[in-house]
Amino acid sequence: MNNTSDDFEECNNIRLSLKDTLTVIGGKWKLPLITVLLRDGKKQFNQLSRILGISPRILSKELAELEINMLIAREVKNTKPITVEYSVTKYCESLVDIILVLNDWGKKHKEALKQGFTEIK
Amino acid sequence: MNNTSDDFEECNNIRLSLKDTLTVIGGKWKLPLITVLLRDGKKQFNQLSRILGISPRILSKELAELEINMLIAREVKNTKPITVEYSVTKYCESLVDIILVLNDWGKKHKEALKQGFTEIK
DNA sequence: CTGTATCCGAACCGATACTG
DNA sequence: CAGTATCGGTTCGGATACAG
Repeated sequence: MNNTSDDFEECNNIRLSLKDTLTVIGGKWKLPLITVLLRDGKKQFNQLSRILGISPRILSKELAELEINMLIAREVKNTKPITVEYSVTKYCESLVDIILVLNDWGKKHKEALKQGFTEIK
Repeated sequence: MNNTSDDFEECNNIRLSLKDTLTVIGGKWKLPLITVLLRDGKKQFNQLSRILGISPRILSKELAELEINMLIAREVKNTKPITVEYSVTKYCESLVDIILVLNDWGKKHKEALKQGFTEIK
């Protein structure tokens, strides 16, 4: 068997999967959008725009990408004028682990940095 | 108690921590660098450049940022000419969970997308 | 209200030559 | 070998006006 080659393959697969995940949830607004919708439920386009302070052009693009990845659902309501409600999908809950782990690491890292700096003194 | 305000605060904290984490491990090269060093151990500057196909300017910048965040260690060897060895720190192992979770989600998501598309048919 | 079109600046990343 | 300097291209995100 050629373990060297297998390892090379496996390593590339990991890199590819990591990259895939980051293109889905990375960038400036994807996770903020998801967390808001996870916590507060359905929101309209302009509500999201105001809550996050995100301009309509970007918001539209981000929502479209999240919808393609089945993470949020878009529902047009028969109001006057027409409104649209966005919400997380059931599938989106598969991201909760990721969000918790990233959030946790971020908080601990801030402490770790402080520790690191005081140790230097 | 003002739960609305507390929730608002808490939500902002989460967004901040998520952002912090992504600025540390996000971007095109941070995780690839870490995974290579995690798997294969110490590597020299030019080795990393060749393995990942990353240009020296970017590599230098990424390594510096990872070092600031205590994720990799830089060791200058007394060789002729001088060489430098990069390796992951003990602290870097705190990222293993994140890497596994992101990798896992990426793989499953690829399957989920296929499923989603066939269901539409 | 929900987006789209246009324009713009900033950030990110790459190639290459070069220095110590 | 390890990195820096310079330049240039591409992507990203923001402001604003406007259309449906």
